[in-house]
Amino acid sequence: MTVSPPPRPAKRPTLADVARASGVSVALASIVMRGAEGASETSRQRVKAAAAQLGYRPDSRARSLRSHRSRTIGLALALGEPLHAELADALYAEADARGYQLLLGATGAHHNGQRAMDTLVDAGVEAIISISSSLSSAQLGQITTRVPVLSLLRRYRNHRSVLTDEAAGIEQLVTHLVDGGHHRLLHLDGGHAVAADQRRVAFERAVAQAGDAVSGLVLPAGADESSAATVLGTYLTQTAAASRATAVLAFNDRAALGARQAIIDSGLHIPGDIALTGFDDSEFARLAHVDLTSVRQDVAALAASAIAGVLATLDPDTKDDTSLAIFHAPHLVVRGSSREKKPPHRGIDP
Amino acid sequence: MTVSPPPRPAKRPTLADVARASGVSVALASIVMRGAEGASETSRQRVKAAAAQLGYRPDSRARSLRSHRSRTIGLALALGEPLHAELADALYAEADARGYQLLLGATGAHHNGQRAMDTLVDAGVEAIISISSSLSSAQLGQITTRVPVLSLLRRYRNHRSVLTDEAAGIEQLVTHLVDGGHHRLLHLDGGHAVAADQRRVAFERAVAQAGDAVSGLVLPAGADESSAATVLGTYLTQTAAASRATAVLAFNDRAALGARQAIIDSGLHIPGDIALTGFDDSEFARLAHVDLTSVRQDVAALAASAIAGVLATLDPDTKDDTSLAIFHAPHLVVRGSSREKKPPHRGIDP
DNA sequence: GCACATGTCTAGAACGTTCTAGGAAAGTGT
DNA sequence: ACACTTTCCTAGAACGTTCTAGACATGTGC
Repeated sequence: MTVSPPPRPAKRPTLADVARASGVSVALASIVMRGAEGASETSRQRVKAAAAQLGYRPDSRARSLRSHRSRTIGLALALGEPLHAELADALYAEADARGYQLLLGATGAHHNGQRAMDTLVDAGVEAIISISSSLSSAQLGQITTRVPVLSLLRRYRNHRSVLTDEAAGIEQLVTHLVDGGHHRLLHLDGGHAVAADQRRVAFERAVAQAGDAVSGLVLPAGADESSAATVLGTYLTQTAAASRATAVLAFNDRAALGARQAIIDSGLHIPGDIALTGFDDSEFARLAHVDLTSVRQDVAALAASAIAGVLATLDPDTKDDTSLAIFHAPHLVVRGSSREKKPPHRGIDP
Repeated sequence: MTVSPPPRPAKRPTLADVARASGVSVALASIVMRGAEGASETSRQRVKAAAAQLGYRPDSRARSLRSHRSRTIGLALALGEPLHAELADALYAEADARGYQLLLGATGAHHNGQRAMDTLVDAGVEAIISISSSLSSAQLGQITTRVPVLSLLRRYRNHRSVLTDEAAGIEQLVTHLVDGGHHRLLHLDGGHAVAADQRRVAFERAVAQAGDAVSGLVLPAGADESSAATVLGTYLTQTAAASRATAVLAFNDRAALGARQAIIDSGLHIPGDIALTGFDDSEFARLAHVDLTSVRQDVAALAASAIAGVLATLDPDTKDDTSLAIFHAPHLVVRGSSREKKPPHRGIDP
């Protein structure tokens, strides 16, 4: 069997080609292609037909060079974070609906956030949405002189931010657990992770508000499986069963997975001996075998707000929405890992 | 405390500004900025100083519009895939070392691969690397008429591909398990995932080559946690202990995680009752509590080959490397989930 | 019939860069 | 002094698009 070599990239058709093919001026072809008004229906059809026939695609470099409008938004995120992936998906949908394209830049071990942003700016994005940015406020300010930036999931005092109301999520968890008869709660802290401080503080406040009968303990851990497993494992072996916490609130789902392992390894049962909750409602929290109670961030709403917020700064027409921070309430997703002991059979996810 | 409003993006300095500030022509400033020859050392210094002072950054849209060189490579990948994240990281490092930038496009539920590619092409990338592309050969051919495309992890007959030798990995796994005394092997198939067919076929061949004493069973599952958990769970409850497989080869690490859950929930122990292996050696495979034997794809080598391959098609200077497919050998990483039963204590990772 | 608005179209400048072609100045060999 | 090369520099076109300004019909009110 013969294998044909990869074809050589051919010259891409230009607006001039389309204009020539349809017998109109370049300017008119331009009007038609960007759907502006000022062209008759008949020429509109002819130009579009010619464009389709030639396989014409407008060159966004030239377009944005001239018009300062690329209809492209940059998205800076961390690869490998499930929540970021979910958000990106929702952002794509939202941007799409408004006729915008998304261009991604990743932050990671071999490429810091600054570089990612620069690449996006160079590529001509009109604005940038940065998820859980790792940049300092000063760095972000630097970039803002080039292009508007909106921070998603992380709050910056001087920049537009779209956020989840972490405290509300924690409160819902605590209420749910206390209602379920738990009086000794344990929070595995997220360490240096972005929302860790807020969740810890919210936990402490929620416990205080739950009354004297309820006590709360915070153990410093981290945002991933291993530290949570280690910390909780140590706690469980060193604490007498009588004074042990009956419910564990892990910083997020990944930490909860580690905690789950530690609990099982200690010979304890979930939720019979200890209830367990996570945060983020990742894909694996929903697995039948993990069945983890978690807090679902409102991904669709966050994405919609982010896109809307960015477009508002771009479009001077829109009412001047000066809101710097927009919070979205998350909602509790109760699953088997925290159900009350009374009903013996497993429930069904809503 | 007063909060300053986000600063308005200012006009970005242009090459003309730099030229004016340093008292030379735009053309000369251009020569200096791109490091071309034909400028004296003194003017080189003056221009560079002025550029630095103004905070000038070349506009890559204009640059690539004129020169057809953006020094940018597009990368199409699936978000949320740990291996893709690892590869992206390595690709960033590699591209960086050669003075290229990376621009990402994601494929996902709300945005197909075609759109992602189009966005990248519109943005002016010189070439595209597509990881585990979901595109048909015809679609890829279509894009290749615009810009060279290299497929990473998935093979296309008519296009440059950089691949892992899947069969070699599976063979290593089977050999390792058979050496460990396992005679009944079970492979959880990856369903429609990209490399699923190759891994299944390689499994069947390796089992056949292992002799009559060794038998292999293939169960259709999928590339993620849930299907693997369900399929294996059903198998374990329906199969008598005596005839049960003693080792499970999951399609990849994610599937292995699901399989692991099913095994534990069935009251069985790893590796005592059943050995378990994954594929990809993701971050979580290395976690102390998961401790999963896996096959590590040579991420660094794959990334280096991909970048080199792409640049070779771009640069006519390079020797005409007509190799359409480059394979890299993966290597086995043995961990606790498949260790022989004899030594009771846990080993240490190499 | 005039003035004016409206609808459709086009020429040519502009965006910020690179490239081509060539000019000016200085050195080199005879 | 001449022809020639080399080094450094610059004007102006070009890339593919959008934008501005205006041309040319055609209609509309009076």
